Amino acid sequence: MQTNDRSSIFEVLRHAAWLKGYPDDLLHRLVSEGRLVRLNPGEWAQAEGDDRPGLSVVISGLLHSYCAAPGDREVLIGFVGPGSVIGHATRYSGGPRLVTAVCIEPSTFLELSEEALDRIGSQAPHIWQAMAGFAYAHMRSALRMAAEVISLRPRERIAARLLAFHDHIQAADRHVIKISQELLGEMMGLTRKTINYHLSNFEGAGLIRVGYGKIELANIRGLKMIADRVVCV
Amino acid sequence: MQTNDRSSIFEVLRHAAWLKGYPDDLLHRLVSEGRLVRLNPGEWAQAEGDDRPGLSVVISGLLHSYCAAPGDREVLIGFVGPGSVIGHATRYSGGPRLVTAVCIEPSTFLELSEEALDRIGSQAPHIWQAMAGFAYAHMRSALRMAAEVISLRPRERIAARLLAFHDHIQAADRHVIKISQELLGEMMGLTRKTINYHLSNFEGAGLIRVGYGKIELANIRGLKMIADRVVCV
DNA sequence: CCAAAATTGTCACTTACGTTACAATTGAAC
DNA sequence: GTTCAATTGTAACGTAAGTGACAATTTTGG
Repeated sequence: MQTNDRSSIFEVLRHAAWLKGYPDDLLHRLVSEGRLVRLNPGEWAQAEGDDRPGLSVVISGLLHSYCAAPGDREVLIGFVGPGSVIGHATRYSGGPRLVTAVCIEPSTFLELSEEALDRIGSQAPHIWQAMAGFAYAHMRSALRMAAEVISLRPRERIAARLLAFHDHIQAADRHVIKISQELLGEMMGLTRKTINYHLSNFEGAGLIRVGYGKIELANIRGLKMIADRVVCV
Repeated sequence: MQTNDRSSIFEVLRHAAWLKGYPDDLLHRLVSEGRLVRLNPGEWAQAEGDDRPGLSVVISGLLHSYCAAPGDREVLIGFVGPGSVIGHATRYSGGPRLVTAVCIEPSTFLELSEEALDRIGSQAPHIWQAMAGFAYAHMRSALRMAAEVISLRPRERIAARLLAFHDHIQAADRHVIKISQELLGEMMGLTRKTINYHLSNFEGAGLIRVGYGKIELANIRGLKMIADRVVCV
């Protein structure tokens, strides 16, 4: 299973958006310098004061990522799946821990210590370029989220976030979003009641179908129109 | 004035947080590969479809940065001053323009085209590391903003944002924030009325002093307590 | 010094979201 | 199959923020 692991790790890196276009050489170095780690549901991939300050690439599984807000609050920011990067070289953090990630499913990670990154960087400086790339990608989604919450009212916000999930999902059935209304509310700073009200509203308009722990998008364009406030119902 | 310009550019880079700790050699390359550009108030540092896809380092002046939200809305995200980076290599953008920056004061920039960055990178690969660094910094502030807006109610949010400004300002009088209540509201998704109400409230409690187009922070710890919701008034 | 513009202070009214609580479904474990 | 936990559906009520409008104040420019 050892070799199988190696090649499957390589395949995950190969399809990761932030490594697209970089030479195989870089990916091989990542695989050989990295350390494979397994975590079970409930475990933290990045605890505060963790002594594993490098990067972790998710190989398999699913995590929830939380961001610290003033007053010891934790805000659910999003989901982290295979190919995504969590953690950050401490040299960049410049302050207290930024996000924490909690395993939802049994997951495996490729851990890259700061030393490993330095070793890779001395041979293949592309690595820094790739890291700047995923930092940009993370910044994009964070900015998008902030802009949505600031400028959109709850109704438009819900539609926009559903579409953001839809854009993000790479799975076969992109139109089904598996999330409870409770979690959805937590992610956008709304109560379940408000989420439920608007979702029922959308369902009545034939835009979505609400299931048990899932939401099926039925009319993407209609949702876009809601999010863009083209229709003022 | 040519040489004076060069040395003053160097000084700005020297004090930029994202270049701290990198060798002078890198800074000199940035100065020599960059092109100095001047813009007047009202001009856009990054227009849509702009054919200057590299990076720009603000040397002097002040800009407002806006982020695009669904429905052709633009959200005021923050202020950009000397040392900050705007723009981003298009190879990282991966989609439509992320932010636009508008000059508020007459400003000068050091423009670095993608080709210039590649040239610098081939000699001094540190540049990519530095770029990853400021991408992280931007990601930090974007995440902080998103987390604030999602989890904090307006009262706490205003306090938190005032403190964020305070943390960000490097100027001599850090306790005076120059911004109108109108703009403040635009930045946090609240109306001027709501801002005004809470600011008056804070002033009554002796936490701040409200002036014409400015806010003076009088009690940082008190504001922190509000933001952390330690006090439930 | 005066006029125009920008900013702040304040009003009554409306709306939409939050709170709290409980019932009705659905899914999963045993 | 049966039980239990998780999730969704729904209600009445209070409240905080939005809307629109106008007066008072400070700054700016001639």
